[in-house]
Amino acid sequence: MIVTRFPPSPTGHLHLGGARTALFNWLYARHTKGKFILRMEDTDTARSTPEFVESILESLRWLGIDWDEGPYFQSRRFSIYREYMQKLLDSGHAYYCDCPPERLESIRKRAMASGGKPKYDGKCRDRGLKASQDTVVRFKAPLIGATVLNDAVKGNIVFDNTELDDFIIVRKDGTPTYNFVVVVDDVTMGINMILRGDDHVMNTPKQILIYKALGADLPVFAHVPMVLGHDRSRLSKRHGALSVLAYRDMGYLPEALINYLVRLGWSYGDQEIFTREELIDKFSMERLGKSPGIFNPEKLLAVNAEHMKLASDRYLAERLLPFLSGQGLTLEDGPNLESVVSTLKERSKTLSEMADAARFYFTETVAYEEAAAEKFLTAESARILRRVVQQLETSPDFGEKALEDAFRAVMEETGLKLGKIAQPVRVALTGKTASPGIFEILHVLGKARAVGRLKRAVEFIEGRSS
RNA sequence: GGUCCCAUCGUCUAGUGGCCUAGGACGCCGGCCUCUCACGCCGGAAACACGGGUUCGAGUCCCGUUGGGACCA
Repeated sequence: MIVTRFPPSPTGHLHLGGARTALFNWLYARHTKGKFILRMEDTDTARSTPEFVESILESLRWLGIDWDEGPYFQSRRFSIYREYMQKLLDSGHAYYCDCPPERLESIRKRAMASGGKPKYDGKCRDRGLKASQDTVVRFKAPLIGATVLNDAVKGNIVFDNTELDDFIIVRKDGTPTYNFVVVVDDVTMGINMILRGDDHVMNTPKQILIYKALGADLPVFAHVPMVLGHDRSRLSKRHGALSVLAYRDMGYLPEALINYLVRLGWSYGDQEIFTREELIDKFSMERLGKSPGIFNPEKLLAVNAEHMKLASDRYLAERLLPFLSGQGLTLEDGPNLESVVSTLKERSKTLSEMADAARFYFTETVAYEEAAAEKFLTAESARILRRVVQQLETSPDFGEKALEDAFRAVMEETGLKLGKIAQPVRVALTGKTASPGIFEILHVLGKARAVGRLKRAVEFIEGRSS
């Protein structure tokens, strides 16, 4: 069984790059009916906070990424790391070293001066030192040969072992270092598929060496290219790529964000829009790309608009609620929300845009935009509006068909085209010149509200001209 | 600076030696539809980084250059 993992460090919110990595791992686990494990890499106690842990969990939940195990916390696993450190020590794959910082510094300086790499010279390699206040634990790395990483997306990558040195796995204060901890976690958690950003490629040979020293099976490694900002540097806040939660708050749909993120670095022929189920069904390692992608907010917006159109009225209505109350609107006396949504989903790219466009439905005395009133709420249109009111009041029902009949009657009577009649009605109903179709609005509003608003517009015109 | 990775329209990408006169999507431009705004539809501009090979034939394979990115320092 495939076991994947996502190991964020709770030193910040979950950002888009991290979300994409989580997504790939989750998708692969779900696709193969495997397992997806969540692990908090919180060993940086200075910067890790419970708030960020919660924020990351919330982001994942919102995205619909569920995990089968965890979250595990590295900070609670120190005894395991000690145990594995001892294993390495016992098997001769690691040793204590008491070289003082000054010595290390002079080695580094000398190496830099001669144009070489700053590497530990292995002085304590065979001294058989015991643990003490001043000792670190170093990994005994091979001096010759090469370590090869058979990467599932990048192919074979060969690292010359002479590039490596006897790196520290446990610091003087007893805290284990990153590469060591990761391997111990992945081994003990049974992870056999490591899919992560390619900023980790350079760590991998060290990790492979530790796997081998531990006698553990190597997992499959897959390094996906990073997500870049518009200036082609690694994506960060200054690119306008905020946290996942920020996109939620801007009114994006989780399925849209997922769709966009997955397509950034993965493709399936010419298909652009995928449902969550399709993604699980179609996701595969072979179709991951190997060149970095640039985050494009405009395309995200377009993908979101597509998913808005795809979503059911009911679902959208539910998601829209917080945005409506954010606008301070009360829905109790207003028209049916799902009907409202159905008139708006084709013309809204985000939920917050939709909430904005929905305002007039829930505002009984709409404010007329100045230019709109100027142009369309004229003495002439007052006559038209009165005729429309008469027709509507006698209209047997308020279905869109009946409404069209009512308007046709007014058109025939006045000899005016629909455009002439529709615009004043639109302004009377919404206060604006741009809105859903008037038959739709009339229908959703219902007879009482609609007629009330039309009459009010007539009064408005009369009040102004007198 | 060292090591590693990457390279098709502005962006995401299809392309796995002949199907490529390089396809799709976003964005942009023009048009159609139309009660407004959108949606939708039709059309357009827009790319194989460069140079060498290999091959009957290269976007596709190899080498180099250039450019970009990552990691370490």
